Amino acid sequence: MSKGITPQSKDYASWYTDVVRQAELADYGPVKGTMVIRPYGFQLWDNIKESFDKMIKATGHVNAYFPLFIPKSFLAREAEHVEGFAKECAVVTHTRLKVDDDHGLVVDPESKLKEEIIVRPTSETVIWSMYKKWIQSYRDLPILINQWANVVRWEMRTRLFLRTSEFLWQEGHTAHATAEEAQKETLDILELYRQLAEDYMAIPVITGLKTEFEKFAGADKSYCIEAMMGDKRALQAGTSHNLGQNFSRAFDVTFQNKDNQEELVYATSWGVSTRLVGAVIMVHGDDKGLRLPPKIAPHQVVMVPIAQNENGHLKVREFISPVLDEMRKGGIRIYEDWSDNSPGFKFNEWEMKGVPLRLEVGPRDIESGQAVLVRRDTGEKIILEKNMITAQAPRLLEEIQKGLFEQALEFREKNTHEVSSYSNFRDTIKNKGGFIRCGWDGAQKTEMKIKEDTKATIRCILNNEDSSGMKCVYSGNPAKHVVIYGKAY
RNA sequence: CGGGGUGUAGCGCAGCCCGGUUAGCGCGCGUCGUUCGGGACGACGAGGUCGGGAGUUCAAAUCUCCCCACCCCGACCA
Repeated sequence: MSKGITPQSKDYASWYTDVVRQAELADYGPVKGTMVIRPYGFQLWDNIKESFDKMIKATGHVNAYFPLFIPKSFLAREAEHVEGFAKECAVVTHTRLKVDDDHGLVVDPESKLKEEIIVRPTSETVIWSMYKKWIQSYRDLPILINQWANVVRWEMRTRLFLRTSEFLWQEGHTAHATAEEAQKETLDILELYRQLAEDYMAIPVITGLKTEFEKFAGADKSYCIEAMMGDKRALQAGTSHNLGQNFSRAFDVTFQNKDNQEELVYATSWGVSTRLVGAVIMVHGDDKGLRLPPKIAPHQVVMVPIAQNENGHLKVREFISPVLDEMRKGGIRIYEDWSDNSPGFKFNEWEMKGVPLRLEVGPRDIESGQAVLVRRDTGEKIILEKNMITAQAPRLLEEIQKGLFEQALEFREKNTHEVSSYSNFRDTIKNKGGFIRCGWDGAQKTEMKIKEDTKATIRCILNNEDSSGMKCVYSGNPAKHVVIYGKAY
């Protein structure tokens, strides 16, 4: 058991907070609900970000930046959209402060804005106001823009990385000439999200469609990737929306097609946020702390010298430096911990921080021309001849990457249940938790009733799953869709 | 916004009932020395508007009142 980390089995929420803080991923900001992402946490986010940035650039997308401030009136243009976000917008009403003799620093009432400005909760509205200027002809399409930005959603109850008032994300906003093309874009991005989650973050995800109730405000259709956390709850890890013509209609964005006819533009938007960091923590973490997938880990290998004195340090350095240099040339990210802490302290520290591989080098190793590698995922100790390390380390990192994915997948499968009746459904949600895969009649009434009864929601409608012959778990009517139910974050 | 609680060193707390030395303890931090293969030890040391304001009193961390902040539990969300 790690010092200062509440065991998962005792209190999962405390475990999560302990890990985030002790591993120095993040800290609370001075304003309630805000978060400081510390360097170690930011490197993790940066690696995720870089991975995805390469993926979208390879598929023809480009980055741009739109302003943080949005005229209040923009939000109101799209009815569903305003409904979805109005309750959580930060509003700028004044532009300056002044020093008051009695009350100190106060808002200067003279500086009140004629039109209030909102801080973006998402950027559809500003972006489409600009697209109106940029799009005239089908020759201007498609526009495939992404931005990396911060957004603000004033949340009541917040949790580090999972739900904070301000968070970092990417938001892609594309404009297309046809509905088919927009739909293809929506699904292509969903596939990129699946790859990001599974191939880089080692998080198995279920892809599917959101119900009308759960979808993004302003979208025709929302697709998502959903993952199961270590406490068997569901986390929406990314969403890709087909916005249809909702925003082009709201902002009057039309183009002339090849037949010289005016048409409304088709839109998509899609995003993943720093919430992904929360997912990595909760999918892979254990009672010792983080377990990071090598592909996104800030340090893939940590070298811990074991030495009595200055001279001992020198010997370790002399012995292992050529090996480390070779490994670095091979593209491995290595951290050398020469700090004054004891080796035992360092072992625990770096395990808490989730470094996939530890390389121990001490006098006994130097004498016998070898070193010890320890896997974070399994705890296995591997003694290798010095000249084997460079070749073996990348192979071990790959194994760890694969192993973490497989463990998470196995966990999800073990906790995904089939049920025979609604009472069985309720019992399963209450006592076992996890996901339930079952039929749904497609009625919102059913969805709401189940939510009221059990707090479980439809995480997604499975694409391409045949529901013929299946019955709705609640109503007994023929099922329209196969869905995944679960309690969500 | 409704119910419950907490503010004392960087962090976690004791002291408060029953006012009275120089406000303590653990962790952490600094210097020095010994250590170092699973969270080392010793010596010395730094660090406080006791959340803020007013009141009672010879005397307030302690009693009274007001204010402020934060945390936990119930209706939204990536």
